[in-house]
Amino acid sequence: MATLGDLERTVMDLLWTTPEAMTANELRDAIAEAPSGEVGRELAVTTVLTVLSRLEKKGLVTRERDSRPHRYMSVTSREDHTAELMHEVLVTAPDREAVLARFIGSVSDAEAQTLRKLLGGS
Amino acid sequence: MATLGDLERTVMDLLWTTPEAMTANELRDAIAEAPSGEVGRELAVTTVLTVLSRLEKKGLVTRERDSRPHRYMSVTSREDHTAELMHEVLVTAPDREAVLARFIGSVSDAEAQTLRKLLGGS
DNA sequence: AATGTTCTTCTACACATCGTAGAACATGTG
DNA sequence: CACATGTTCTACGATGTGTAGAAGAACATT
Repeated sequence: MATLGDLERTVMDLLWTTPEAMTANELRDAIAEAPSGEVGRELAVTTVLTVLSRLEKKGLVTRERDSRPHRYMSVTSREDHTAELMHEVLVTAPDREAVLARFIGSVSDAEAQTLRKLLGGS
Repeated sequence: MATLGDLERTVMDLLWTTPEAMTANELRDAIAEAPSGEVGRELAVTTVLTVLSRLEKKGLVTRERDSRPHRYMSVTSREDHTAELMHEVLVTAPDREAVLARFIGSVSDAEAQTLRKLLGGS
């Protein structure tokens, strides 16, 4: 199960919210001005590169290797990734119906409404 | 996020599938004859106790401290725990609606059916 | 081609978690 | 009290993560 550390998470968040692929330097700068992590963290570029390599090994990130400063991008959208994780969690339990029942109970009314709409037809 | 190791998982599985609270020795024996873990693992009782302590610290397990061989039991059902995990994952994404859309795309027809039933009314 | 600049990979270390268990301590029984 | 049985403390190796310097590769400029 691909569980992310804090910094890995931060990097993924940036890659997910930024439309274009980013270089390690751009990422370092973005982390420095991070509105998310309260404290502006001044990381070395190599740190960011190490994290990116690890994320690449986990299959969450790819890079354009030809363009000189390599440009990194996420392989899947945050939504796809999150949904996939949810599914991975779901299938760890033998009685999925029961799990879903509890799960439904935990979502907000708005979300329940969304689900109804999505499941609508058939 | 409470992510479990392999042995921790095995122990939780046993606690979840056994109706009564169990002692460390009972757990050790159950693990030895584990039909799940293919290989019969002969663990020391202290190993099991350590794992139980850690699970207790994580809030997944309690024990009756008065009865002499302490009896351990899970705090929540596997279904509750799994549903809670799913919810924790869900809320990591800003656009939950989009996540849910992907998610229901990934569940089986039977599960979708269940969800419809559960959401039915209102 | 030689040199400097920029980027990437290798190597490394500290810290946390987990599997594993012995040593030491506690408790109840004969 | 001595013994058996159970629990806590301490510990060590393996792996994952945050962190970054050192070394190597590639490009631009003279």
